[in-house]
Amino acid sequence: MDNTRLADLLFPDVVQTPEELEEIYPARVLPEGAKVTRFAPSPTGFVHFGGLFPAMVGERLAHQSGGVFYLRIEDTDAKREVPGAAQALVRTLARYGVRFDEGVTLDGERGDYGPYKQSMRVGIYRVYAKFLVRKGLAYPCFSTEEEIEELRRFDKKEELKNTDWTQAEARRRAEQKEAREITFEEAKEHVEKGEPFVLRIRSAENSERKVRVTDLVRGNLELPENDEDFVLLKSDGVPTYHFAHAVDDHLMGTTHVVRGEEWLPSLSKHLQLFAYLGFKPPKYMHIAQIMKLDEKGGKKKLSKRDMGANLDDYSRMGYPAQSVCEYVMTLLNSNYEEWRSQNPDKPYTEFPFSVKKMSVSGCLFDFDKLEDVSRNVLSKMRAEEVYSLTLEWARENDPAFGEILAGNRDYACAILAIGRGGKKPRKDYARLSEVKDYMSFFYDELFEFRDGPDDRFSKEEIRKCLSDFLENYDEHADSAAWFEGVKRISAQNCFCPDVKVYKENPKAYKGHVGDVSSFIRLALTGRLNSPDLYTVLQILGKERALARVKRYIDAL
RNA sequence: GGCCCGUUGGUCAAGUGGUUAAGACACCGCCCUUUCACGGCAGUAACAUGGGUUCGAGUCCCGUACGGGUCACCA
Repeated sequence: MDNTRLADLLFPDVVQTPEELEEIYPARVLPEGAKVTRFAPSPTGFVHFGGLFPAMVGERLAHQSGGVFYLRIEDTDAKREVPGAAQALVRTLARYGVRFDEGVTLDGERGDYGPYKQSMRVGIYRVYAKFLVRKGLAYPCFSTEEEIEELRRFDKKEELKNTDWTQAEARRRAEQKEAREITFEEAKEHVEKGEPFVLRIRSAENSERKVRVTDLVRGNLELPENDEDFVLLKSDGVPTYHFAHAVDDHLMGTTHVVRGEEWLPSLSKHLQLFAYLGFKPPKYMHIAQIMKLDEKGGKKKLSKRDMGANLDDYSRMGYPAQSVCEYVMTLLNSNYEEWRSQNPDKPYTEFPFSVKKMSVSGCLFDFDKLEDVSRNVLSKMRAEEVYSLTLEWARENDPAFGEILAGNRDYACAILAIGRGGKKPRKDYARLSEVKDYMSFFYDELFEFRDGPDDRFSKEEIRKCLSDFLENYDEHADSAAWFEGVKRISAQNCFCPDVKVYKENPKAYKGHVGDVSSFIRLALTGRLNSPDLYTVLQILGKERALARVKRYIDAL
């Protein structure tokens, strides 16, 4: 049989058979309904924000069903690989709580279906490559230089004219037709000369026929059958995405393939491959991509160089990983927010994630929404949590502030505890990078006068009020008594102790108790706005507080 | 250009033939309040478009427009 001879010619070193591989990688034994999913990035740089979507979906689907979620590194393109990217990727994902059961980890690999790096699996792909050649479903293509040169035109990203498209298509078909008629003798000649080749699939050659698939998020699809003899093995012997996907996901027992919708157009290729290889195809879900607004107001795919594309940017900007995950969940499942409002304190992993609730169309990234979500997430944390997150952030991005925080943990936690814990917690910041600004006035080394006094009041009036405040200061007074004291001082100085009364007849007073409070506030915090003054006073402590007021009086 | 996918307020969206077309973010106003931050109440604002089918269409069908994706020895 010619095909067998061709297979041996092309892959003389391959002795294993697909059957033997099936034995090495038997079907997984899992409970009914358990899903096996994977995250399969290529190590070409940072983790893309959009990459978090399929990662979280895969993780949820697997772990919610008692299945397996694994990490596979798709490093089949040596040219694009960035050293260390895989490690960084694992680290970043870990920070976002994406937990893998199997696959590549920081120290080696875990799991029985490895290797989980595609570059380590070349031997496996070649077994199936040989199988396909023997079946007459794949053939070698000893391509010429000019062919590659012509393909390069697509790389230039020029707007291709209609005629270009048709020409390119016609040429492709002609070349394909010629290439697939290669005889054993011709192949042998090339091989003996040591020429490299790519292995191409022998496609169905009939795009009139339709294949039906059900995509779990997009429903029933009807795609033209693949008629393109796409490359299975590149000339360096490494598989393309398509081939590796079919082989790996079959061997690794993936039940659900979760990936971005940019893969939808090549789905028919994959279906064809699974059929040729005799594999049962997995279930697919192609999820919508995240978009951004371009200058003209149109939607655009969030691309690599965009602000917010790199997941690590969010850490740098000070968004806690938890906030980002929370935001992603709201985009992933439309009923998530409702669930959240009913279950304010549960981890998102308890949310019954549903594929049916996934959106089909790509959504616009909304920083306002992220801010709001993050504000809520942060407001629900305990002070100690916020402290350690802020400290972690500061050590990376603002070491001086980190020093200050680390200098007195209890003090910092007391500050962060202000207005925290009740049903209606304060929401002063959405990002860890805002915390410094929020709490800076508590530290002498960060203190600054940000606001000036209202010019309705004379320095003399302010000084008088503050002097009275100093004289009457009672460190043992409780909150109510303390404010009574402020009211008294107000009355003594012609400031109405009751705002309502003041408003009825403003002319009768210099101002009201709120104005007097603002004098104290300014002296204490350097600003016109702050959390509850009594609490601030408690945390600052008598000594520091009084010193500030004195200094302020002197400065006036 | 071919193929594929999509289109409900500014954004995310609920909605599966009969609704006053939810809700969240943003915006605006008011209330609460010694400032701020919360919280409460109200408001502005949407079914891309044209044809069908039907007693009745945001929901079903067809066309059009618009948006997105894809067409590599990249994933």
